[in-house]
Amino acid sequence: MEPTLKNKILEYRKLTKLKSTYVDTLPSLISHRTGRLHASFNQTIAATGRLSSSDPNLQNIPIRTEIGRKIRRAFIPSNKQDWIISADYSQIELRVMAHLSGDKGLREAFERGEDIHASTAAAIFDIPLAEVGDDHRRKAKEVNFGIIYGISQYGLASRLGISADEAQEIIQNYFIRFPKVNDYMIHTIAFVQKHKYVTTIRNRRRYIPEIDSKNANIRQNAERMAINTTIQGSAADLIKLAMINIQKKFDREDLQTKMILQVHDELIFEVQANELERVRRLVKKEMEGAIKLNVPIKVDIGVGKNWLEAH
DNA sequence: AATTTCACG
DNA sequence: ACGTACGTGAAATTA
Repeated sequence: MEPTLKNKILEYRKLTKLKSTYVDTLPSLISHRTGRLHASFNQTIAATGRLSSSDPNLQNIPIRTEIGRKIRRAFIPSNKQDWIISADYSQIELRVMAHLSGDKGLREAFERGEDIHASTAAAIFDIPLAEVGDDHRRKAKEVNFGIIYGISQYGLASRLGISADEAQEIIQNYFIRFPKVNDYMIHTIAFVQKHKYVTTIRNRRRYIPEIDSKNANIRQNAERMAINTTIQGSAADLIKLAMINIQKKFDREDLQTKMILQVHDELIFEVQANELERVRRLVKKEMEGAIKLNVPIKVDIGVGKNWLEAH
């Protein structure tokens, strides 16, 4: 098919975004002193307790398109004998939801090591796991995002391009199959209505006064913020503890490895060849064991000569 | 200075 | 009557 004008405009914007934000800008920000990029990692900006990165933002380096991946490939170690290690938590926010809610079905899916979007599809569409197709899985993935974000029938409907009634039915099916997730959401909303704040797994608080708004939109938005904050904020607690413990070990064991980036559920390291295997094991252990949950935590580790390859 | 758009988790 | 998913930051555009 001939691309439409609209598609051409979107394509143009995609390319100029990558050029202006990354290709034209990042090289000029390389320090004359160190020959490297240095960002700020802000600890008191994100309301959920996540870090944020600025000047430049190194938490939004492209990866989703082929041309974007060429930019990520440019991130390499200072010394070309060295390696990049990337360690990322697998489905951490859904695991946190499984932990906080205690839902049996969700916990068992993780204990069996299942593809969580596929097993969600099997549950909500009431079909055997073996019969889950790409379209079922894609829809279930959107539902799982919705769970983390504090789902609404309208949000899910617009994502899936279906009616609000159809979305409502999918959500109802989800809650029938994962009832304690429903209980958890109801409990969290009751808590925020009473206290005007919610807490994370390590007791960080976010105050949400909008829960008392007489505007229904603002109020429902506050409910979603409350649910999402317990999940996103608890995952932030987990990776921050892991970062502290990992650096302590590096110091104690006199390792030269440098922790260079954090991207919410991922840590990036610059590692000498002779430390590679040791660091791999150490990082995996500290990340998976930072906080004991009642579901397994899985960390995937990759090694490469640049950030893209390390995935 | 505020808004829009789009990059990431 | 409204217009929807959570959390960010940077560049371009609008006003």
